[in-house]
Amino acid sequence: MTNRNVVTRFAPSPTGFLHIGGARTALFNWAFARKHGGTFILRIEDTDRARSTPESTRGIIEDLKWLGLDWDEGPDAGTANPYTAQTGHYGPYFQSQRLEQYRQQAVKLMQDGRAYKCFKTPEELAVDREEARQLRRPYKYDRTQAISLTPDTITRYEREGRPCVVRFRMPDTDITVRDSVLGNVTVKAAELEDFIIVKSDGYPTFHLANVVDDAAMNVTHVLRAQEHLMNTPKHVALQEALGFDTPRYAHMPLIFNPDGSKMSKRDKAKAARQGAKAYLKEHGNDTAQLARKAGSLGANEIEAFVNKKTDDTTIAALLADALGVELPEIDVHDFKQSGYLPETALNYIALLGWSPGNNVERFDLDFLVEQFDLGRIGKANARFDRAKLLAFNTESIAKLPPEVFLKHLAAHDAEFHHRAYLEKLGKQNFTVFAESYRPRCRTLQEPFVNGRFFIVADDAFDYQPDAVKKNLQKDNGEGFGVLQDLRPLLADCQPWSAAQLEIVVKQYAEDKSLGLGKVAQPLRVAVSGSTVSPPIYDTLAILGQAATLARIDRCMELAATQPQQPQTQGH
RNA sequence: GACCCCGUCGUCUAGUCAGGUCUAGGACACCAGGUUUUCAUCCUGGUAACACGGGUUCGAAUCCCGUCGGGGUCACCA
Repeated sequence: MTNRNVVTRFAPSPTGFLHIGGARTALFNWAFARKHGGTFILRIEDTDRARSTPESTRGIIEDLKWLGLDWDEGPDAGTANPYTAQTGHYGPYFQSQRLEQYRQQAVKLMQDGRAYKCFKTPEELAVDREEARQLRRPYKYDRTQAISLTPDTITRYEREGRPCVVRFRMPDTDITVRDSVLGNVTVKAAELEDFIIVKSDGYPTFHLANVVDDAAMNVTHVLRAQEHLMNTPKHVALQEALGFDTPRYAHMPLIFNPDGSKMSKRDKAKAARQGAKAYLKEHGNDTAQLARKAGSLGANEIEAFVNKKTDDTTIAALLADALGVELPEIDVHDFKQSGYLPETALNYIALLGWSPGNNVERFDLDFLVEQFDLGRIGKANARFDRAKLLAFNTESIAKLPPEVFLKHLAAHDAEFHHRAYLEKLGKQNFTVFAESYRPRCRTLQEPFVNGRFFIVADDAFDYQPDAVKKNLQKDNGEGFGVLQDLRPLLADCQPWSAAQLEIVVKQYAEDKSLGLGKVAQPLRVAVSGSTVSPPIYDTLAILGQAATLARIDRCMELAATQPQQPQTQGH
């Protein structure tokens, strides 16, 4: 491609975590810029004073970094204070720091007769809308009153302190958006209304700030979600009035839940609420009991949450944690926590609305950059399929070199488990732990969930009744017998290594003419409480000799305290 | 409701722009076998789609029209 001046941007509003849809928008803008050797900008659109937070800004930066997306201009990625440390010639990159620019452009538009002040309050507007609704007529803002205000009246209103907004005067012409994905989209003049460009608090709206910044930062291509399509005619009109070039737009299809609903933070609240309700129903609506279970939550907080008074994600997370409910992943951070590899997650979401063709679907970022093309972005909305993401992740993890997997796993342990596994197991055994799970885990989280028994005290895990019944008590306690036989052999095992354990256990199985399953399963249940663990030799090796013997002893007590039911044998 | 966008297996998609090579390909899921000490893998096979109706054409998944269906927008949010 010959265009060496490509400039794209990702312009999130810092009102929450980075959403998975936002991640795709960032990815495509990044890929397009990289493909053309252009510039990728991160711009923070914090013009919503009530909802924007510095924490959110930091979170978004962290998430983008984790995904491996870098930007050429914007807040610095590694800084403690992104508000002051920024890079690029066209900054600052926080809209809250660019208010003077928007003010100047708004003044210019008013001087040119392309914008005007409007003193209608939100309440008055709501009344107008309601009236139109009652009459079953489409509502459209009527500029007549506002533009007939005399300068004297306006001055008087302002002296009285009456709040006002600035509205852009839409031209009386149809507007066609040239879109690289959708083609030409024309909206009739009658469908367009004068929209607000400066709020009564003096802050610009998204429309003004977005258009002014895109021009100021020389943005050439705007890749954004299709939900913005109806905003674009407004932006095109604004650009015309301001004398700006219109960037090339490309509106991408939306991403939905498997059931077709919108992927939103509320899904998490919904799932947690469902879990909480089920628990309360089972426990006589005892909110206090649930509060105790959930630790740092108050009963009134839980009540408010269950009664849909709030969708607070922190409450949702705490409840889910206490109840063992899995929350759907919505934000980038959720996918990180669930143990997906960043490049794999990116690979998967790239496929939601884009495809390289040729039956290729597994690729890395280099390939994406090389192949990325606006013409291959689809038009139809996509549903997010976690099963497929999981399949991708499984494949990716299986291909990871041991040392890379170890690094990933250690990072996950550090971020989500307070290094509990590394500290309890020790560096040596943590490596064995990682290697034993590497070929059999689908996410980075699974080893920590399935392998929790490795780090708890020898008497602090439960024996699953079904597992005990099937592998220990069955056939007159055959499993217990195996444990009894093995106990001294293991006590003598030297050295305590997976290799040596394999020799000992296999020899025993052979001597007794037992299938390996008949030996491994009782052991597995004895040391882990369940029927699932890494290969039994690795499991015992990681656990260590002392813990293994202690757990076998504890398990044998089970045989004594829970005598098997009398069984009628065949003979 | 108005306006706008979209419509290929259950899901993501290839093929559509330049109609024939498509009795529609791949992946995930699912089903059936097989391998495996558990789990997770892995291997083999299978089920499964051009929303519907007209039109244009020798020929339509591909072009046109309509219907139906889905989605987006209609804020002093972005």
